[in-house]
Amino acid sequence: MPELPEVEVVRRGLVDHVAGRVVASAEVLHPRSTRRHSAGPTDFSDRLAGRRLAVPARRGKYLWVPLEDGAEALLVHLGMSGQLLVQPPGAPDEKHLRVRLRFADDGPEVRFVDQRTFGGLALVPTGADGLPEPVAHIARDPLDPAFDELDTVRRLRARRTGLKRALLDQTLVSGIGNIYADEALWRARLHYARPTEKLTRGQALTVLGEARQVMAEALGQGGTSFDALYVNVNGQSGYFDRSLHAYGQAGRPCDRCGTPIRRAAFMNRSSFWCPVCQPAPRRPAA
DNA sequence: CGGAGCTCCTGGGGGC
DNA sequence: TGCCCCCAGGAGCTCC
Repeated sequence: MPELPEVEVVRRGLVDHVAGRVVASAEVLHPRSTRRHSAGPTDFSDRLAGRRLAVPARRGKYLWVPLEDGAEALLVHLGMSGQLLVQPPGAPDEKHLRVRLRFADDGPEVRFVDQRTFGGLALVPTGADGLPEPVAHIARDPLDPAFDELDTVRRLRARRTGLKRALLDQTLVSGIGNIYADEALWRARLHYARPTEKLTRGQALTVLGEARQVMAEALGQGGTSFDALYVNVNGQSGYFDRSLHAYGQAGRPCDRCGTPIRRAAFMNRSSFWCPVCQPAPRRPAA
């Protein structure tokens, strides 16, 4: 599940393979993968052909490649299972290859591979701030130098909902998904259903700081694992697995107190927490 | 309008 | 061995 660290690994890996190159053709093999491109897959391909790409950027889990001429960007969201691969022309098609970009220099292709098709590509206008329009409502992420910690604390405490639900809301703070939410909550010793309006400023600051810290650590480890021709987006396990204290650890002893980690259904997914270190609130929020 | 629930999708894995 | 069902979850959408 690609969250901020995995998307940033992809962005960094992509820089040398896209910046300055001219797209020869964009082949859409599955229409669902361009469903966010409202004018349709043909329009997507037509308008991308011949355009020169610039340096990829990111906010939260959104990644985009600005086009060098005009205020547009190739927007990418990896969803659950999306990958961007750099492959030599002629390499066999991947089973779940959805979009292929060929380049005018006849060099390596960039391929969008996505088993579950929750992710996708679109060619979209960018605003005066350089943000693609569909990203305008996404909050800054904790690794953004301009991330406003105190303002996020204020807005978090103004919510009337459960803490984890708020952490997963990309309009409040972006980049955090199910895995890093559970890890940040474990580190902060806070239960996922803590009502946001009852958090102290210190608790809010702590959980946001832990989210930033755990994602920075994961990024540090992820950055070592891809090679030049393979931009790895295999978010669902891999290198950071060994460092997880809560996510996916149901039944295993808590690394702090030894109490078995518990799992509960939450928001159509799972939450993992230590029932001793992260006691449930008397009045849980949703 | 904020908050909560629904829905899209495919393959791996467990149970029988 | 095969079939059925559950599970993984990001985020736009709809409804209250």
